[in-house]
Amino acid sequence: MISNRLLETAVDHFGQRGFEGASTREIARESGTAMSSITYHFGGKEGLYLATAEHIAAQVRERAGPILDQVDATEVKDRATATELLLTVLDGFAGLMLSPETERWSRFIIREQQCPTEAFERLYEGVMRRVADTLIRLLGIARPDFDDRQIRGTAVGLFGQAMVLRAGRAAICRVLGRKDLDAESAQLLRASLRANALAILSETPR
Amino acid sequence: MISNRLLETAVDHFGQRGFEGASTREIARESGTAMSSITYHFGGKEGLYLATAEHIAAQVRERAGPILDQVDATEVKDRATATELLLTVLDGFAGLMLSPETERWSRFIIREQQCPTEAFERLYEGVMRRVADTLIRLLGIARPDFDDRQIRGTAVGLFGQAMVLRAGRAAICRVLGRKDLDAESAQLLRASLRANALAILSETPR
DNA sequence: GTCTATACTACGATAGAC
DNA sequence: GTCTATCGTAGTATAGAC
Repeated sequence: MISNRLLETAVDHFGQRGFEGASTREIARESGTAMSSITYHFGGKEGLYLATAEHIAAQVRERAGPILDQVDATEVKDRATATELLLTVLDGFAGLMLSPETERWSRFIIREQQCPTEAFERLYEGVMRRVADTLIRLLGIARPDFDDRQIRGTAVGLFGQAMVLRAGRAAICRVLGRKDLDAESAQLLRASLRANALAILSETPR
Repeated sequence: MISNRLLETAVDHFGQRGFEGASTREIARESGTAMSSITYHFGGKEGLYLATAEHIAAQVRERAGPILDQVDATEVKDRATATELLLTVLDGFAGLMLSPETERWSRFIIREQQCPTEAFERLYEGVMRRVADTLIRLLGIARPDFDDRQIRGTAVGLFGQAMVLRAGRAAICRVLGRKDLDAESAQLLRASLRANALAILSETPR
């Protein structure tokens, strides 16, 4: 399917060079087709861009869905269960941030976070909202002493610790003294995230 | 000074549209000069890009310097002092991430983290390395039970909680149900970050 | 130092053959 | 559906006037 090849190539080009920097000619050439195919399939450059956002959302959904389904299927009544599930979700998210295939997606997503367009809407509604809702629901049970605002503020911090694994990747490599994140570094970062999250979640209400 | 106006305009254009997406013509026009001024002052588009990175590093250094100087001037011997200083540095960093003026810089920096070029080198050596070193030094005192790797892994998490305030801004606004981060939201996020960090730092060694 | 003028390349959109 | 050809616009670099 040529339209799928175009989308895959577009993920890389838009992610690395941005909307204005990417060239439809180049995307088409690298996909082994003519530029006018983009017009035919997506109506133009902007249509391809929006379709790329939805393509990414669908792939992230596919990867994150099972674990979220598992959480939704579990009846969570006590702090311990909520904490354990929350750690699982966070670790799954960290694993996603550390897996090589998400590098291409995250470049696109992080770009959209800085200068949101209609594409961010598709990303958020397509997958991010569900992740956020799950985090917030579990956090409300794990920290019954928090009001809704505190829950959301804390969720941002937990989320940030996983997101930085992609958003701050270049700096992390420097700090760890590695050229890339090898398996040992990945394990260290996941363990640290788990320990940090556990400390945050199990803090005794004052 | 026309070269300074060019740099200021370049921060916005490169940050919002990326290296390839930005136009030297437009940058020059918005700076009130001719495009060939860029050639004269910076040798071309790429020279302007690298100079922009150094310009940003210098401005961040100016903002973060005083607080780092204060830490370096303090003799830190016990966990309590290290913890308090660490919380101060983190809150200062969060304040920076929340202040409007850093929006322009952070777009550029986050872009460089995704696809690092020579410009990232200038950013890291220009300001990031010193922040990281300070965080790691304090963390080593606040958590004497950690080895060097654990310190660095934990520092990434602490850093991430502040960085997400910029890198994940669009998503945070959704989660908090705001169009922008108002003063009340900013205060909430800083308080949550402080509470999270405190939980992480004061965890009893097992 | 800053400008105008120009050379050359690449862009996105579109029309029309097949 | 996919291609080629072409149009108008905009990109960077550079030479040379002032």
